[in-house]
Amino acid sequence: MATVAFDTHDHASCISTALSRAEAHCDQNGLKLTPARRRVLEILLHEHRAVGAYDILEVLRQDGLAAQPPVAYRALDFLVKHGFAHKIERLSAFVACAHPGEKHVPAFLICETCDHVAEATVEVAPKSLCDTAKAIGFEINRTVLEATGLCAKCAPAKS
Amino acid sequence: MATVAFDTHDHASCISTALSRAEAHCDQNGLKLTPARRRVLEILLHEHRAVGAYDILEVLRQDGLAAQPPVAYRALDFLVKHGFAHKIERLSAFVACAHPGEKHVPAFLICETCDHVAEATVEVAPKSLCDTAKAIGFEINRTVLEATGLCAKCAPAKS
DNA sequence: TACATAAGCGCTACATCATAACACCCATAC
DNA sequence: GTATGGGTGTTATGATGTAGCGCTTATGTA
Ligand SMILES: [Zn+2]
Ligand SMILES: [Zn+2]
Ligand SMILES: [Zn+2]
Ligand SMILES: [Zn+2]
Repeated sequence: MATVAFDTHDHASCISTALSRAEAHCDQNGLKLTPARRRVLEILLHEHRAVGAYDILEVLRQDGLAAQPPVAYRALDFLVKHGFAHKIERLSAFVACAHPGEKHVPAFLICETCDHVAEATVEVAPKSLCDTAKAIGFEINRTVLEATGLCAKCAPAKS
Repeated sequence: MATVAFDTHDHASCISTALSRAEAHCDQNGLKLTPARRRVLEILLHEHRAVGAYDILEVLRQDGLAAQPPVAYRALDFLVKHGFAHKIERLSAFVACAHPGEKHVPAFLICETCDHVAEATVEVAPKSLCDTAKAIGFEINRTVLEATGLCAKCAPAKS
């Protein structure tokens, strides 16, 4: 279950399961999965891919919902803050978390051609990084790993 | 914009050494370290922290040099492409490479308060990431690790 | 009930980051 | 010479992200 993005799978149930789990987690922790937040999560889940904030706005607009930038950014902030999504810094885009609820160092395999994103699990930050941090008195809060390259679909097309 | 250079090293020679090495590397590889590129590298070396493209432009402007955005971005593209600098995606900013010429996975410890950046060495991408990549046929080109937190100077102020 | 407080939302306006595209210069190569 | 290609200077524009205001709604308190 390390990754889902490049596999074939039952995507409809993959989405509904993730939504249910998010709802449950919010209920249990006094968080509000408002319609806007829920819809943005749904959009992210629909693609297993990095989606830009303005792409999300485009979808919301088609739904007839409010679609000014802060709408998307506020929902995304909520989702990222509570672990339902991650920001892919290299793409200035967002992706639904593949391991919500589990403590993990997010690690992404980002296809340079099609922007598909696979999320791998890395249990802890590499030792050499932690050693350096300790040596200089740096206190790590959050670690992200981003690898770029070519996915199985796109690699052949490049050769 | 205080200069937060390390107190613990000879920063002037740290800069000039890095510049000399960059010059030598360019000579040996048929690359042109033009005045603009050299000056931008110098600016990055001067701070041991992430510097935004528009901050660099501001310095160039004070030097009386051309200072439209493409000037900075083109120089930065060159420096990043040839390993003299890295882009810190989380900050949309740039930092001189601390290990030029050595093959390495760049790994950064980024202070959330003062933007100070320490570059650690990670020899290879974590095994679990490589395993996932192999399992799904993903071909990794480039891996970057960004850890955010508080540096030794800023951690006490937060507690 | 009445009221205070806080969170969320809709919106305008703006700030920040990055690139497209074109004209010009100049070195090297045929 | 003159074609080619890299680097530069410039204008204009695109893409990404935020501050802040007024409004509504949920929730706690008396
Ligand atoms: Zn799915
Ligand atoms: Zn791909
Ligand atoms: Zn130094
Ligand atoms: Zn700091």
